[in-house]
Amino acid sequence: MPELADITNPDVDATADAAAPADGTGLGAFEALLHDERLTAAGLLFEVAAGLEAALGSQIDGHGLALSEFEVLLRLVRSPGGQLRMSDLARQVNLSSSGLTRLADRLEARGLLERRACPTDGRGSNALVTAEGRTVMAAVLPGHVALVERWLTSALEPAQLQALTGALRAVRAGVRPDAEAGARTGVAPGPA
Amino acid sequence: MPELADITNPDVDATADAAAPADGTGLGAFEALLHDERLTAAGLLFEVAAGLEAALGSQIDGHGLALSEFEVLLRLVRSPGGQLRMSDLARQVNLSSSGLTRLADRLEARGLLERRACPTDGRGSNALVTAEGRTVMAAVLPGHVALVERWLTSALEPAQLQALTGALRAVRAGVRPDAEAGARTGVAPGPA
DNA sequence: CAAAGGTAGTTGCACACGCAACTACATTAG
DNA sequence: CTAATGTAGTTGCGTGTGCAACTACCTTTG
Repeated sequence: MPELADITNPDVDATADAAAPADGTGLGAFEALLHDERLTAAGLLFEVAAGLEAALGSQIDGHGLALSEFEVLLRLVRSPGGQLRMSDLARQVNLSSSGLTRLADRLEARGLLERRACPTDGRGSNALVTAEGRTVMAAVLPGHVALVERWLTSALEPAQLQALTGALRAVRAGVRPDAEAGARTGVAPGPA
Repeated sequence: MPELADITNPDVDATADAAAPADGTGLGAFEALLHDERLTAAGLLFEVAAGLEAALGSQIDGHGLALSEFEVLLRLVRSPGGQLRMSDLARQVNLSSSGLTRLADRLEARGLLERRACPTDGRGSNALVTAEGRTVMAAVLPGHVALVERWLTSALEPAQLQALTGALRAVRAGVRPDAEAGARTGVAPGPA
């Protein structure tokens, strides 16, 4: 068994349990953990994310889109050329490959998305927003941003908002290192 | 049709779309929205929540629990008497009634939870953590808190963490007003 | 007290998603 | 060039969850 120092290894989550006596230390320590401020902070983050998601959700599916579908289209319209590799897209929206396959199927059936064979890699498809997809997004986005404004940004002083995004970026750097910098140009680094 | 001023009405999400020209204003405005900093802030929040969830998830289901099951048990062990009304519990963990019914079924089948008929209201059950449920949580929590420490709190300066929780609380006040104050005592306000 | 309406919780159904297995292509080793 | 290994994307299958309908109970109104 590794020593406690191994807790710093980010690869194996289970090593965190090395710090857990699981007994012996008694119930006092357990009771203390229940009201640990770190636990509270994490819970707060999840609560707010879920709450904001709910606050934004109804407007989006008022336009006939699920939240994950909206996120996919959003990533696409934000990408140069309006296209992205399926696998990149899947990572960006936190979906498995198969999940994105199905989702893309639905959007394609509705004419909001097309699949293009990737010219440089015979295996792959690029997902591409159609003109109709853009139209839908153009209809959804203004209201969406208005709701973000109402529930998120306008609830905070400018300095608070700045602090929030700064802190979130710092956390993301650890938890999602690939989302970091250059936001990956549209498709492959090949010729446009 | 209501005027733009109606956008301040929080009851009807669709009113946010009143601000959406959907055409006429042209594509420049649309393009601008795509890189709106408010949109980025919201996306950041969701990304971090999802990332942290993933970072914490594997340790939890290393103990045979799904994340939502963990959250339910956590709410219960934090409640006085270790019990909570089903409907309250459902709201707290952002689950529908039916979702919680099924989840409670699973936990009950594993002996981590019991249902008690509510003495003051013949319709209702209280969910109650069993001793075994507490044992499981005692085994999971230390490692869980260690991971929260590693990925969330230790990634931030103390002042940053303070600012983060402050901002999150401000947002939650709007988006989840019921979660606000007194955290609702265990069961009903009746005699213990 | 009786009737009407509201609330708590459970079940039928549909569906989105993850995992594992598979195909097709790419890449590297020999 | 051929073989072995790795990667992109799709499908079969199981499962967790929301919605709508239903039952049982509470609450309010006449």
